[in-house]
Amino acid sequence: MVSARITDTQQESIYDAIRQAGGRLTVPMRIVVAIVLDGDGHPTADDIIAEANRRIPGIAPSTIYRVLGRLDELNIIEHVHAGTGAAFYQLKASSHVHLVCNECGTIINIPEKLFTQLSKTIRHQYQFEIGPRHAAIMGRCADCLERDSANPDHLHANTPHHHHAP
Amino acid sequence: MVSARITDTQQESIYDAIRQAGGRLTVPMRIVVAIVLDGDGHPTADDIIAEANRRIPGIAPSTIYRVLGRLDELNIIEHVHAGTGAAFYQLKASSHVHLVCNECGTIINIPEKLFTQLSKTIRHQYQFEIGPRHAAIMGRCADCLERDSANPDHLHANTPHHHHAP
DNA sequence: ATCCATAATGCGGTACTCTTGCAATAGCAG
DNA sequence: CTGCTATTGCAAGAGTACCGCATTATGGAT
Repeated sequence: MVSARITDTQQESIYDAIRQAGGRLTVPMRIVVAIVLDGDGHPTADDIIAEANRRIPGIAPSTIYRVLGRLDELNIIEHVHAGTGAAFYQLKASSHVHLVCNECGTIINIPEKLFTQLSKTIRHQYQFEIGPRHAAIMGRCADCLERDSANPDHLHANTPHHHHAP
Repeated sequence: MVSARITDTQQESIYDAIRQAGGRLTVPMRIVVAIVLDGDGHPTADDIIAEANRRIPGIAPSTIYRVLGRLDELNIIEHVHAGTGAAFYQLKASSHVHLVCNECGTIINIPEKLFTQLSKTIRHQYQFEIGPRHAAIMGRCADCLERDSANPDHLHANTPHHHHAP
């Protein structure tokens, strides 16, 4: 545990933001905030649903989706699409760009800084403001590259396997 | 029409590739190949299903999905994920990277060349080979940027509206 | 401490996208 | 033409996400 102090502070400011927006600190809301705060992985909605019900059984999936939607609107969390399959969620505060392997689903975090040059080019040439955090950059990780070059059958960039790290 | 000659040549080499892989030139297969060959847009599977049935009624959706899957395996077409919603398909030969607006779904084609520097950096620093064609780069187009700055309510990067251009 | 307006829940159902099992059909090589 | 088998159509199902509605419970006001 890095620091319960910092997490608590974050939690408090998140609670404040919710209240100031007219929101209520319901049980599902508190649980979801806690999960995304102390989660070290990249939980999908299903992951969060499962973990929430592990902590307090009886929470409806639709409730989690709605809580996530509210947190998303409040710019507290954001969701990231990774090809086929479920989006995953994370704190906007600890935001970064994701590389996701098409084959094994491994997720690598990279700083958004790497995109400054590309962003500028695209902005000037196409009047388009990229938001590379909202969709992962797909590709192939080192392990899968190695495995594929050893057995280069058919490297289709399809249907990535699902990952899990809640 | 740019050139029926070139399209026919492409069609023949696609047919050859299918036959050489042990595949058969069925009616649905011919239709789907024709659609992706003379389509100028970015059709989703649903778009292709609709267009195929416009040309010859009675083709099952699952058949189209399977045909698309076979063409994908043969590296003739590829599908591109764009955040939430359906993937869209295109000829691998005319492949490029896509920018997709989170708000209006507008698709902009950009050359993959723009990614060479970023690809190199990521390959060296993270041993990860990005394939930016398999997932669109999300963001905001000029029109939506303008509209949003005029009315900067809540710019959530959520649930893009569906696009259509079959 | 209690009240109460309304934000939010749980439930069931729905929409969308894509996949699969299976019996029947139809390419295509010989 | 014939026969092997790739492929089809149909129906059902899986995965992800959303919605309407009656009911509950949060939090500010009393």
